[in-house]
Amino acid sequence: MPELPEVETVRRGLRLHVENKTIHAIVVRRANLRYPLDAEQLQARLTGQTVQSLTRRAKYLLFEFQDGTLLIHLGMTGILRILPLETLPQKHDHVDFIFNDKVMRYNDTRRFGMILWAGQSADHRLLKNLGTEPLTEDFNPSQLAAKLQFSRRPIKLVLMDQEVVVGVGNIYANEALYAAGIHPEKPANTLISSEINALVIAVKTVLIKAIEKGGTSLKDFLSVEGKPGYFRDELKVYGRQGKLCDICHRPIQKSMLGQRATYFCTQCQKNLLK
DNA sequence: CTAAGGACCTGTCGGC
DNA sequence: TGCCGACAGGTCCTTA
Repeated sequence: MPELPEVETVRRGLRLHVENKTIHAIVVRRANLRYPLDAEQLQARLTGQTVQSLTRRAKYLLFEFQDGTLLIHLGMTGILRILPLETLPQKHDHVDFIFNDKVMRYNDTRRFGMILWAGQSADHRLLKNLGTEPLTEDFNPSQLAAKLQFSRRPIKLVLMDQEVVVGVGNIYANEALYAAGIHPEKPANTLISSEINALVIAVKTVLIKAIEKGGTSLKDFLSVEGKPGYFRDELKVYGRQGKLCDICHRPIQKSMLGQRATYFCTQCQKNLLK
């Protein structure tokens, strides 16, 4: 599910409900997420502790406490919602963080998500190798060019590599490459400077627009309030094989690249120089 | 070192 | 209607 726009949507929705609020209890109904949860450790660490801030790094949510940081990654199907205390748990509701008058409930059908205590370390092993945040000044043509020049991998795979630039997953990689007019299979080190410029702008633009729409809901994703994201209506290529390109009116193609569905327009993204 | 593929898990959909 | 394989927003780990 969640790429940067969805995680950011969740963060914005949660902030008012959790910042400066104290955790009274934690209930773990199912511990085997991506990494097994240590319920007793979580309870010991967090009961009575106050969330000082909720930030985001890449696709991780960082709940900052006095003694350290709780990381939550939503994997493919993770959902965090704020609910009245008396709400009965439903299928795949694995963990409750109980606040004074609300519960923050973690639901995850496929259990690829992570909930883990990261201690003090900003250089936790899962965070320390992450690449550039795309919505900062640090993500710019010269730094991207430096990362592309030694890789012959298809540009789409490099764009989805969280050690290069973070937050871009399969939906937004497809959309950004379409917006930039670059073929997904073009080797990274063959992009010319005008293409790199266009790609940087496309990534930023697509992500910002998606955040404005509350992310993209294909099937599972819901905001904290339980609402879907409406960027789905804005998708130009993702999931649109056979439909006509907005620009040239030729059919959108679908292929597999690195085991992931890849959508593109052969006319508008034809600069495939191998 | 880089790159490719499998693994993790559940649900849904299309084809036969 | 039922069964079976393919596929789904991610990322870690193993293998080449």
